[in-house]
Amino acid sequence: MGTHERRSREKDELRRKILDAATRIFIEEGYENVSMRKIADSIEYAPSTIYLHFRDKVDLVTSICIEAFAELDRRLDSIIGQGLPPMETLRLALREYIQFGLDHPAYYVFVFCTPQYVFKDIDPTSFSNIHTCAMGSFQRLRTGIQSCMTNGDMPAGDVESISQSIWLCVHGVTSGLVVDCGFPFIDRERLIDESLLRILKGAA
Amino acid sequence: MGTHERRSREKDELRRKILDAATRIFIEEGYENVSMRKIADSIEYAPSTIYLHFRDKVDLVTSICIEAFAELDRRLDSIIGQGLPPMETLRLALREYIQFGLDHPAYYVFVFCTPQYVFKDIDPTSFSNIHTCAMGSFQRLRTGIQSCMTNGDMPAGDVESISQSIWLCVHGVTSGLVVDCGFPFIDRERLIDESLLRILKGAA
Amino acid sequence: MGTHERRSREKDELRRKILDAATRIFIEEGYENVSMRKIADSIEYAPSTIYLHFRDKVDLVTSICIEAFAELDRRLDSIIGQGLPPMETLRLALREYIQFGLDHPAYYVFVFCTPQYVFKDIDPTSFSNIHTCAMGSFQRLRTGIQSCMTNGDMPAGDVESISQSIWLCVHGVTSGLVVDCGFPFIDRERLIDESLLRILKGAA
Amino acid sequence: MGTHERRSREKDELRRKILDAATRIFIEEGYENVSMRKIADSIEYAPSTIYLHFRDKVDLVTSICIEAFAELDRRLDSIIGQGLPPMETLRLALREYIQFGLDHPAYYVFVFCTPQYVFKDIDPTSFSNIHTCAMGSFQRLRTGIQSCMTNGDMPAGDVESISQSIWLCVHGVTSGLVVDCGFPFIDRERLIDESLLRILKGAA
DNA sequence: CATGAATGAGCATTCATTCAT
DNA sequence: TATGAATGAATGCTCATTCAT
Repeated sequence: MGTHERRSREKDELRRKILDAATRIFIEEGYENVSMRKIADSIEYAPSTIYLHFRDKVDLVTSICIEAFAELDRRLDSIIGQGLPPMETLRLALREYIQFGLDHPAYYVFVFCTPQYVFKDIDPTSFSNIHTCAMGSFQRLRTGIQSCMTNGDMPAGDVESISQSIWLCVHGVTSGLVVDCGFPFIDRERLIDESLLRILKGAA
Repeated sequence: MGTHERRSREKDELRRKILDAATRIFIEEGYENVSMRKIADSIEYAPSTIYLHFRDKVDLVTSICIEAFAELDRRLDSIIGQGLPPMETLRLALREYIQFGLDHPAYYVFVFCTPQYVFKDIDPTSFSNIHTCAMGSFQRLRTGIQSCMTNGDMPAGDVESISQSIWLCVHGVTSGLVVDCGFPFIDRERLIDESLLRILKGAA
Repeated sequence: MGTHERRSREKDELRRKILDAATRIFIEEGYENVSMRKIADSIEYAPSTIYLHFRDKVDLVTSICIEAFAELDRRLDSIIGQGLPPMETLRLALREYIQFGLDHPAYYVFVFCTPQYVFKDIDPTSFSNIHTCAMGSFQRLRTGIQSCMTNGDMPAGDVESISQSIWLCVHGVTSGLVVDCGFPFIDRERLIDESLLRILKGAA
Repeated sequence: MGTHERRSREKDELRRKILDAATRIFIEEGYENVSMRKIADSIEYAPSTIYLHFRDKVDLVTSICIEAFAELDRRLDSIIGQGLPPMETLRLALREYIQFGLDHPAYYVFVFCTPQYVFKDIDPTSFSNIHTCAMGSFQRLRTGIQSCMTNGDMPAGDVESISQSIWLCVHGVTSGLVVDCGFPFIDRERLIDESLLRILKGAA
């Protein structure tokens, strides 16, 4: 029946609306300022309505993050799929990673810059989903580095150690710029590019 | 005069007490779990008393951070003062920076990993103080790199760009480990050392 | 016609299903923890469906209680029907009454230990039904006592007064044990038996 | 200082006011309908103010009950202190116990007729205070019965068993009348007196 | 007949802050 | 200087119920 379909579509639309509203608040005011009431108010629904679509606040935020990671992976895969030389692919992918953080500061901060104690009263299984996603993204980095080694662009070595080093450095660039703690950075585009070159040089 | 002095001293002592208590909670439970009442209870004063010494919660936390930076600078200066070769000094100083973050995760996260919007309703002058301190620490990095160049350990180049790159990377190592977002890092000591070597190699 | 009958039967069956599910929750978790959603979830229907079969929560609970009383009456009648001597019948019936309470604490508490104000916004006719049932059970007690008098086991007297006294005492034993307010009772079996003997002795 | 005293007095008065308001709601609407907001509204204070005087809802309700029991004990002691013959003292005390229940139905129901699961998420130590009080009252019953035995008014026997039996019966009279489940009791005064006589006869 | 969507009122509790004293 | 009393706004969440379909 058309009725059934329309209902289902409307339900999806409201879920989307909630997600978007939450994301906006999340981005503008940070995790600790996302409240069910604020979300509800901003979409002009009753707070309890949100609970028809998300088990609880964590479920909601988790869903946002999972979506964010899916996008990150999509972006990375799109670059990986271009069949460029390994080193070039790696560089572009890392650049894209940084860009993703700059495009979605709230997601990035939430997932990578939020200390554990903020989530102290949260059921840990809720996070395993997020971590699973994060590991998927990291796996792409590992693979890329392995390719560079295989291709002779990097000396053979401990893939895990190098991957983690590189991720930490790239994460530093991303989070440093995202958080923007008031530091007078030089031109960001240039800073990113030069930092990336140095990071890759350090690994080679 | 004696009366006046004693009063002033007592006032300072209470301020100190508040700072210490707040710092302890801050470190143990993180910024979002520092409550004025908790602080007051722990020093057995009334919550309102705190307001006689600090304008508000942020002023209090800001003061803590400024002290934290002072310690960071003390640690760095202690290494710089040893008169070791420039590269060795640089490496040790960066290692000390990371250690400082690991030793004081709450400070580190608060100062370097907390996005601006958390402080949205905060008087901006409070922050300029923190930034002034942060710039002091960063200046030490700049100087160290300049020394390496002068000494021929690093090719001449844009000191500012290299300094910022290095800081971002070292910050990545520090914040990545401090925040501990559930990632299965390899042995941390090793990861830190190898990362540092790669970072320095990338800059050379 | 067959259609009509089947529908009617199906309707009854769902009503039955709701009642059973509600009863289970009622018994396991008590009146205040029975929620329409819990019931609906447990039978895999929508909450709103329940309202097609019961006016509201109280109507539902009332129906449960009426069924409970029917069981109590069945139990009592089974004993009465054994044709034992009047006093023995009376004693066994009172024992059975207590057992009923212990077996169905939620029913018992709900019907006999719940003060009126809990039901403040409830249509009074719902209760008259329960009371009608309760009076049916009580009538069996009256009859039993009358039999004892007729048989010379008890001195003639005001049947109503004695019946009410006995019920109050037996109710005390039942509710005291059912509610279990933390009191360190002696062995319950013994306490019940000895209490019953004393109650009957007091009436004789 | 007068200031200090006045403040202290005012604090006590507000505590009293909260207690009274809560008690009124408690009596009129039952435990499950006592809410911090309702109490606050009824005395025209902010809900949070209540927390300056009571740790939480349980602490508040517990305080009410403890006060109630203190009154029960006062009443019992006043009778015991009259130096009447043991049996007469016992009868009057039991009569007073019943009267206490009738005078304070909410307390009585809360303490003696509320099943455990209502308090399922409550720290059990909070209740130990109430139980301690309740045991104090019960001890008076034990002592009274012992006196009757010593005085030859009752045959020697298991004091504990008899005490518990008597309490259960008297509790039945009290709770039966207090809860008032719609039963058409005969004249209550008479019912109480005759029941008491039968209870005592049954124990003798 | 049954449902899915939505609501509005309600809950206990915590917090930073103010202010008269 | 320090305090105690009080507040108002906020938090996540649950519930019985309604109603258009």
